[in-house]
Amino acid sequence: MTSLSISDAAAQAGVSAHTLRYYERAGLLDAVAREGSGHRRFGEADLARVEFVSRLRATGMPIRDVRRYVDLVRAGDDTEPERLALLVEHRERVRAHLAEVRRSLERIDAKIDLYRERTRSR
Amino acid sequence: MTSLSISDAAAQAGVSAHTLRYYERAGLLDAVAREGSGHRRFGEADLARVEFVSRLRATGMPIRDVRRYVDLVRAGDDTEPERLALLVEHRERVRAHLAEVRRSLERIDAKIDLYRERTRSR
DNA sequence: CCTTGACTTCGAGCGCGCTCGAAGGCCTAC
DNA sequence: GTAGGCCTTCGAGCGCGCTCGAAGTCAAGG
Repeated sequence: MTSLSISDAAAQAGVSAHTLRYYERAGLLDAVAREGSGHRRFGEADLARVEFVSRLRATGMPIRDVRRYVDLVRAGDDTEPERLALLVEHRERVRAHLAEVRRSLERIDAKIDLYRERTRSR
Repeated sequence: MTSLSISDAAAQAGVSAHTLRYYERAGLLDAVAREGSGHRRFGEADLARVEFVSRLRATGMPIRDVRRYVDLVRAGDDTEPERLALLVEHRERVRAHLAEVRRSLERIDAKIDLYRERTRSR
């Protein structure tokens, strides 16, 4: 069984140690185990959670919704349908957002093309 | 020559009138023409600017970078290469961000599949 | 004339998600 | 034994991008 210090866990997850402590305080992580010194040891389950929370955050899920999700996880197996619904809903929002960004990017592409043409003809 | 009130311009651009005033204050729009009453009239050039600024914002460009862009526009035609560079750079960042969101979404998809399977087998 | 409502300016306030700093504990190496 | 380094808690602070509210002006309709 492996476990990591907060700074190693942070490095692995690509977030800061400050952020990990914040996530724990905010209820996005279960209470992390401690050494005698009080230092956190991130076990595999903690790291998996941190990883998934990071994916939710990277796709723009607000902290409060992430908390709702992990509260469901803690509440036991029969909340799986609810978790599923929550994730599916989130996925739809993300897809819609991606589509909007792509559309906006097309307008920017067009402007880039315009500048390229004008630069070339001078 | 058409022109719109602030509320009509806001509706058309999909932002609030508050936001349009904020954008003008922040230097993202050129000073908008006024009626005798002091009310803004958004002309076609204003609307085109609002539209483009909205696309930059929708793709996550920070206000301060949008301002740098419009400052270049105001500075005249010979800043076009610089504007081009700015937009190209932004486009790369957006593409990288889109790629990361897609990767994160795949992890979420996997979790969704997992829940679906488990739901089915019960 | 009076109300209604859309507008004006200005500065303050807010929600989010960290981010930081102070003050202190503990371990290791020299 | 002391210096260095990594950790702890706690609460405050920050950067961003709006968002709002107060107080006032103006034009149109009844």
